[in-house]
Amino acid sequence: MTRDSRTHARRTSARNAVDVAHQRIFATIDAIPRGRVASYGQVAAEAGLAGRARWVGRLLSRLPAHSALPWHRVLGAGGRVSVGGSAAREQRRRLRAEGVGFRPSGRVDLARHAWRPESAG
DNA sequence: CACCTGACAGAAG
DNA sequence: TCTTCTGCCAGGT
Repeated sequence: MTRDSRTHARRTSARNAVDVAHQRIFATIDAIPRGRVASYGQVAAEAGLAGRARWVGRLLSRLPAHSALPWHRVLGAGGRVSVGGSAAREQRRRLRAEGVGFRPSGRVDLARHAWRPESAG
């Protein structure tokens, strides 16, 4: 094995590890039921990536325009819509369409809509 | 390596 | 309750 091929192998396995992490994040978001919401941090933790909330946000920010992923069910801490512009309107529209209520503050009512995977269940 | 940026989160004021 | 500051992590330049 040449030095270059080892370097390539190392980079490739690192990339695969990242891909696996991404898949876990996507799978977690896919698992959020209709009418429920989760925070970036919660998604990261569920995916086994505690402390990497920003990574989740980064991933969603790069999502293709017509992705089937229910990205709108992911919110900032405390139920805050964490995007701006048209994306924010689209997120609120989609959430309302599935029965998610907003408080006067503009935040989602987490007491009613927070996703609680496996909890009490 | 230094420095910046961001779909975050929590603490402070 | 809202704004600002800090800590954080991954990527980009």
